[in-house]
Amino acid sequence: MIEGKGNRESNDANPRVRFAPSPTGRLHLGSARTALFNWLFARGSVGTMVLRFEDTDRERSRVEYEKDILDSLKWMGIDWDEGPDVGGEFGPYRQSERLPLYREYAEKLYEAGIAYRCFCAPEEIQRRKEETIRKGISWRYDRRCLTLDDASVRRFEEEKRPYALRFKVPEMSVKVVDLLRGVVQVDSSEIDDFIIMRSDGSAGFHLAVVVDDITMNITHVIRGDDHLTNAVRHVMLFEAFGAKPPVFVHHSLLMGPDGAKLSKRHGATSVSEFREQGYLPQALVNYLALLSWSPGDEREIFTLNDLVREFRIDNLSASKAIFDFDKLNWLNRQHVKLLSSEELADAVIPFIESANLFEILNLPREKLIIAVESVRNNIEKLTDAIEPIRIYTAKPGDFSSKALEELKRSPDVRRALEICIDILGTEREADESAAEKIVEGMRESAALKDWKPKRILWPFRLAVTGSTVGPDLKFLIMFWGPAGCAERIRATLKVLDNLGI
RNA sequence: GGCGCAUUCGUCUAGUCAGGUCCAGGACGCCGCCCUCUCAAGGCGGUAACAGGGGUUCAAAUCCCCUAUGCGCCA
Repeated sequence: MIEGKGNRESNDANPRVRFAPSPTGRLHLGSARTALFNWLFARGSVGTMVLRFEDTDRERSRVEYEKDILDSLKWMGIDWDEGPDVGGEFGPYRQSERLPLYREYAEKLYEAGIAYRCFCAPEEIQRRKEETIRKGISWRYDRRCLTLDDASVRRFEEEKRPYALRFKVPEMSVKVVDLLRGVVQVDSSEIDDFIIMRSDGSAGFHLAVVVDDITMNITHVIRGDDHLTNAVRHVMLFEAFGAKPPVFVHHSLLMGPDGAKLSKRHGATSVSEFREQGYLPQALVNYLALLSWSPGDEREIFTLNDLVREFRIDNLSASKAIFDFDKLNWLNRQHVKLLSSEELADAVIPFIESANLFEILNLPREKLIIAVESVRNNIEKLTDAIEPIRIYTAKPGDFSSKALEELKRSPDVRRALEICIDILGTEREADESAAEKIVEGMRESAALKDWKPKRILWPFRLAVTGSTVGPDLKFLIMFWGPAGCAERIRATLKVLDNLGI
């Protein structure tokens, strides 16, 4: 055993957690869920959230992905106390900048005799591995270099043959303490001597992770279930460094509808894609939390603050979670309902912009808010607002062929429309209650003539909007104003004149 | 191939640790009805599950064992 820096200043009351993504792609939904669990756990107590980039794969790591990850987390409402952008006393927070540390720690193991040089060429290992597997035997490194004689070592050194450093796995029963799965025990004979420093001088994944978690004083490691068996290696390393292993939480993985790991072929997989498709961050976060977590009662709609208050990490379900777009859509709708008219308009505006709907964008703000509010019930994703809102760009007297058909077919259509004009009056503006009163007035006139309301209301909609579908009538009156609506109806009557109706 | 983890309606889950209150509750989806000027939204109702097999027990979704399947790691 080696004396390490494993003295944890923090404890369960002040946990230190980390989210450690690889910047090799946009923030994946599965990673976002891991980040959320870490964050909720930290914020639910007086904890510290650390962000660390595991960018040792220089080939595939990109700064633009780092930016996407940072932006996506912020968009979801997740923040961090230490990280590559904000710094902190345990930095640097990129693995690519921590190589000297890994070397130092690897060296300690080598000097203590619990790591050894392995001169086997990677291609040679690969060849032996394939051969072993072909025989149906499970592959484990054969420790050929553990027992090299001095002469061979000297020869290799003279040849300047590159070597990797392997961890000499001790004989022991390894216990991984996991909050969701209890104590997972594995006999170390199942584990082969893994590489801690590669022959190209870079650090092995397991070493880097453990050294970082030790030196960053991480108390709780919350990550995907795919690392559960890796945790066995990690625990051995922690102990080799004389450090106390953290508490582990290996949460279930996120799967696609077919049960395979959620990936591109299932559709959108990155947080930024969901953002572009018109999902609200509140809804996405709510949904991600609800996959695997439940408050124990029947509530389902949660804000971030609710979640911080109620979330318990040990309440997570241990079984896999299949991503269900339908439920996410429903939740998004629920969160759309919770927005004020102003908030909804602000959320939708970027999408109106990308649709180049300038006629809507250039509207006075109060009209724009009415327009957006009027299509609220048609919105599942924010992009859904675009089509219905186009109704407000219709020119008076323009009709869809279907609307014109309906108009022709309506009994006493001229009479009905004249009644509408009468009731609308000459006011230029109407607030909600005034608009409702006007619609009520139309109903009453219908009743007076012993007509069904439809005989007046339907022609009114058709005449004003030129369409058979659209928002509640009161919004039309609020948007164009009573006089404006009357004007549009007159335009319709002219069209009917020309058609001889 | 070895090892590990998991398994309640199609999906997410409650219930499992402390066995009876569960012929299993909620939600999404789907279906139907109601409301309704349209599309929606909303209201009401319906559909549907303890992976299989053995135990233990007066009693098991809950405890034990085996099998199967899925997923993961070694890769």
